Amino acid sequence: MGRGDGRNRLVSPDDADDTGADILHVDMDAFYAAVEVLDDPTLAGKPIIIGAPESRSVVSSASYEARAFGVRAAMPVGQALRLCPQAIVVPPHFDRYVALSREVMRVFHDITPLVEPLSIDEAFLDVRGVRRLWGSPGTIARMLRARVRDQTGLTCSVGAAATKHVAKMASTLSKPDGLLIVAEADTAAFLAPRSVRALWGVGPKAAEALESRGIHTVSDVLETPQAVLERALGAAMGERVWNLARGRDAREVSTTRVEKSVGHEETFHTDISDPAVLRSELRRLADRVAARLRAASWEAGAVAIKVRFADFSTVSRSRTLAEPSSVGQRLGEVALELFDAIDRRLPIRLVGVRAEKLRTFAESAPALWDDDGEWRRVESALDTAAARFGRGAITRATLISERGGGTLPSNPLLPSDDPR
DNA sequence: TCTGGGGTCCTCGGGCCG
DNA sequence: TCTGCGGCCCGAGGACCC
Repeated sequence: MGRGDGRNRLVSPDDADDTGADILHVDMDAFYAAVEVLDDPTLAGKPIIIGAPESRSVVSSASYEARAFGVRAAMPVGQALRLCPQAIVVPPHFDRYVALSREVMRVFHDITPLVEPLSIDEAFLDVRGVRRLWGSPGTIARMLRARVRDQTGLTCSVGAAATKHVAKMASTLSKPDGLLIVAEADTAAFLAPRSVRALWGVGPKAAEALESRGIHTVSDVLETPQAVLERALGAAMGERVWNLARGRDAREVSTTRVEKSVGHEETFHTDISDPAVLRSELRRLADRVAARLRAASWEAGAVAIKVRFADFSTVSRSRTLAEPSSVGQRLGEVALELFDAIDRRLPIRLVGVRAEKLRTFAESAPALWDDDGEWRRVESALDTAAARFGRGAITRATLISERGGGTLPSNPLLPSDDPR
């Protein structure tokens, strides 16, 4: 979601040069707030803040009317209300946002199959292959904006450029409800005056590190040797910034994304010291994570926990599992072992559980018979299923159900569909 | 003013191994 | 036998994004 408040908006004229600007970045305008206005038109034109009614909640999204008062996403709701006392606080309705997001993504897919969703409200589109069908990138972008508006009632902003990075910068500058096209040949001139903070991946810390060396704009970056950037930001980040400032960004629009972790965390209304309460919370979170793993036919290769203390200091601990698992009890056991090993001198405000090193059962299955370790995994699944259903009742179906779905390889050592 | 919840990626230090 | 070194993996922490 865009960060700006909509002032100093930059948009392209209808006859703008769009040569080589084949990558579109589409970003919905104040998405959550816009959906709320769609569902309750009496909110139109008013400063609204989307945030949970809890005491420790932060702003998820704000209408442009609220942003004009300095309200920003991630700001505590209390602080937002001090800046804008007349703001209307609306609790989030995530199901609605997901439903509208699907509609919007469908519009994108009607235009090109090369859609890379970045989050619930934004996506990259590669329109190189559909120019003969729809026209130039500028024409496509205007059509897309009109279709989104007609089919959902929502507005979006679009950046068109030769690379993902520049397209994203352009959409941000065009917000709200704008279109900014940066022809490939104009990339350097477009980038030069921008603040380093506008570069993707440069947040407050990196910006400070650069600015303390007198590097404030992209054009300053161009005059800085790569080695200096790498000293200031680290090797990977330094190289990336050096390239982005030159308009170099080789990343393609990718339609396949592989999840690497799933987790849940919870901030308590008031800080908690009682170990029994904390342990039961960790177990509950582990169960939720495990349920998601099973729904997706994944297994966790590692479990990580996060603990945030009353003073906001945060520690994390993780452990690689001897055998991948999607069983809540197993994930919970590991989470509690990790938790017990943490020195807890302060009350705790947040705990979280995350499953990492995800793999699908189908992915690990072909390796099942390669060595003894993989064989034990099947034995362990059989034992778990036997404990639950009784040894005589185990079939492939019960085993699959115990593993939370997926498929089982064809192998004589696994049970048949007849009870074993 | 008092900091959510979902993630990804990077760095750094330590241990292990050849 | 001891030591140094590079490569690799793991775990912890932090920055960043939406």
